[in-house]
Amino acid sequence: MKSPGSPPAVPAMAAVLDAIRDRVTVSRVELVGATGLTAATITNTVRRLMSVGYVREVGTLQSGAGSPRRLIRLEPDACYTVGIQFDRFTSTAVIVDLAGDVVERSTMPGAALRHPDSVVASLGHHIEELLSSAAVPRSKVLGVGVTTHGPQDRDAGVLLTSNPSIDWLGYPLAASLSDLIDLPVLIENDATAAAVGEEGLGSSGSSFATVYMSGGIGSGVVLNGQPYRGASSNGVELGHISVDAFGPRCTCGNTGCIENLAGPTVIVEKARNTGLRSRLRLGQGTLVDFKAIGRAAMAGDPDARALIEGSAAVLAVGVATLVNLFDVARVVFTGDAFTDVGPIYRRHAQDAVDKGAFMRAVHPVRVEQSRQMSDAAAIGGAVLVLRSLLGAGESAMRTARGAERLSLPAAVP
Amino acid sequence: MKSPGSPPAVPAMAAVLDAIRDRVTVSRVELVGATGLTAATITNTVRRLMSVGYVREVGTLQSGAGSPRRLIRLEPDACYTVGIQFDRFTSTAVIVDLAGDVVERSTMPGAALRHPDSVVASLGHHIEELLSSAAVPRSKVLGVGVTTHGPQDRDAGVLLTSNPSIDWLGYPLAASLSDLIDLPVLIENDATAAAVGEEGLGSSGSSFATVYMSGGIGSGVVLNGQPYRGASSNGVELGHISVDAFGPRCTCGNTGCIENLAGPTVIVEKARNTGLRSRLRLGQGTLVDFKAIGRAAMAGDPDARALIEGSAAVLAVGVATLVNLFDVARVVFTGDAFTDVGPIYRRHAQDAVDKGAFMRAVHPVRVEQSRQMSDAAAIGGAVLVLRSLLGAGESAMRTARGAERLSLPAAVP
DNA sequence: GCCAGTAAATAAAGTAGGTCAAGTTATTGT
DNA sequence: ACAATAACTTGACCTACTTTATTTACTGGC
Repeated sequence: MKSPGSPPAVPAMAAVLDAIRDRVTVSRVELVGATGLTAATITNTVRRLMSVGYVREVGTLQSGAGSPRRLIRLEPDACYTVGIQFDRFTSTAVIVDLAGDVVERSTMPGAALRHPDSVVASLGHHIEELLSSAAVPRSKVLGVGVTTHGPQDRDAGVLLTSNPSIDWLGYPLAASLSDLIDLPVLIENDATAAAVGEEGLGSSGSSFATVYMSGGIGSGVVLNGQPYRGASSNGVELGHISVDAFGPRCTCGNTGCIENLAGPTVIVEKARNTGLRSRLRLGQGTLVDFKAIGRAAMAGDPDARALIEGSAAVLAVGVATLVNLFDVARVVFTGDAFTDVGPIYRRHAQDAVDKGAFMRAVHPVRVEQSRQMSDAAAIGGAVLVLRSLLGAGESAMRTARGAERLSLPAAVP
Repeated sequence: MKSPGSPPAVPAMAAVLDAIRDRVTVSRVELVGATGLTAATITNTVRRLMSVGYVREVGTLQSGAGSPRRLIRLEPDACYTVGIQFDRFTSTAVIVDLAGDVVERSTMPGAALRHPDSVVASLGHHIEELLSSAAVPRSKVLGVGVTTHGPQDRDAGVLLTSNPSIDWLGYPLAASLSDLIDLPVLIENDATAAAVGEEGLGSSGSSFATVYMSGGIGSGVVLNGQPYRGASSNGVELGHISVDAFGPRCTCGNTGCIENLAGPTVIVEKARNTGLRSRLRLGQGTLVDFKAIGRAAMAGDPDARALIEGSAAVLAVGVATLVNLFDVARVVFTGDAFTDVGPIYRRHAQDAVDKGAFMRAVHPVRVEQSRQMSDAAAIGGAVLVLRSLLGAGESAMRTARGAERLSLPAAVP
């Protein structure tokens, strides 16, 4: 099962890089404490990182006797990664630097029902434009993380779904895009990526779940900084669990699915059968309509409010289930659909876990809103590229020439 | 975070031992193929295992030219581990040998509402009797795995629940028992242990979920042979997820909990309000009564059948949720309560996943019954002791003198 | 009966990613 | 000036493997 050489479990490099990022400027001693590694390992790892220009010494810190601590800082523009999220309705791309900051972002229309080849062409074009507008040299781009709905075969870089059209089933998404733009490409479930993006490049090692709502409802679980992957390495299908055993049948075959009771599509459809239709000029597409309803709800429209509150109540039941099954202590709401109505959903979910989370006696469970509602998935895609290349648990990047792994120079005496 | 020396990730030893067990007699070359390790590593690992008497060569196999393969076999009675499962209603203890076979088992009454000290005294006594009746020398016993309901703090060996009585909250279960019997002790959630026990010592590396029903309803998820542990290292609380957002309120605070709709306690209570009460002479304790109802259902009693089918239908919804969230391809029903009625529950659950498992298009999802309904949790406890000592991901054993780790001799030239 | 051919097992050396312990270097207090 | 102190570095070593080369043990052709 193992590749030649010795398999790196969680190499020091990723841990050290994360620790530096979290603390902006740090001394080596602090890194010893933060990573749990020994001083010797820190010395060597920092030397490697300096030799490739990822970090740099920026001065010293005097504090009493002894040799002063030499402060280390990231070189944010040493390298970049690109993240793209797309679904039927919308598409977002970001460029993230080594510091984990978004240096450029843009959105464009979703895939709609176009052929995958056409979508890939758009994505490629989009990436090129983004890179040139940010003036990021191509040589500094490590790779692209593409995130979209599942199921998918991450290792093969292929989608396993016939949504939105049958052409996507088995379509070699990663390989096609990699061929086009000549950069390594990795694919990931959007909800899982949103979870990773929520955490960002910093503060890794935490455990939490995300609820992701954009076109549909998905979720992701992160444990000690690693995304949870099931047996077939797919995500956590929150949208299609049943919260009402006697509810309506869903296209997935289940009854009383969360997505079928509370998803944007259903809420918009319900709204179109009420006075909201004319009041809000609905009919401009699911996500646009949903946001309009959301803003109306926040503004006090009682019909809109009732729809959103109803949806939030259903989703809250799912959140309690998620918390009970995965035993997480934190849940984050993210995804474009929560942009306006996040607070309503958050409140319902917090109530639900306060009352119904089995482990609440052992540890409190917090429900939060994301600070980057509409970009989390794209950011996650970008973050996963760097993680993958640093070998922190991940792997599977497709390049024009097959799998690849970033190699940094070994310790140079 | 790491202990001194180099931390063994998943040492070859556990993998080799598993591979030998699976195949009964194997040659080193076959082990190379089975484990993915190289021939050199197999040579060294097998030598270490032979030097401690865990395996032995038992002949050769000729097949054409070349040096004949030397066949290797486990020495099943090289060492033993003890596993105990207890809850309010029942208690089971097993001795498992290195081959993973149960060499002795016995049951005794559950903890009822006795004080933890008294329960520990009983368990200790029970273990001593079991060891002497099986004529297993104490020196060959590696440790004891105690499994019971959660939540618990595995590392500390302490229960974090005030069920069934407040005395259990914070009670140092592992330390008390270890002091009493002078053997290392580890604790584990019963449902998680049942999952591990289901897999047994052999065929490790698989991924599946178990539904465990004894006094209550729990579940466990195993991924690549490792039990899933959430943020607070507790199990998967299937019993307290909601399958009916508008259902009755549970003591846990949630509404429409599976356990509160379909658990043995509730089913027995319902039955006591029907003609079944006198017909089956109910009132002998929850688990005894539940089994009586189950046998009546299997024998065709319509009232009993209706109760069990209703329970199975509710649990089936939970199974679909479990499958969708954890993305497993196999679910196993285990636990004493399924002894008679397993087939009914299995059928309902299989129907539910056939219709509602999101990933069924990507891979089929099988629902099975355990082959060791009432012993899986105890066996799991015993298996976890060996796994823990071999360092295959687990740790946390409490001994009279603190944490401990089995050390086998290094390679001897 | 000897020797080539072949397969299995092992020895020896190398590698990756770390640890440990004993330096070296830079600064402060006296 | 010089000890004390703290930060960092060096070099030897360790574990758990790998790769490569060698030894061992058997078969079959002549």
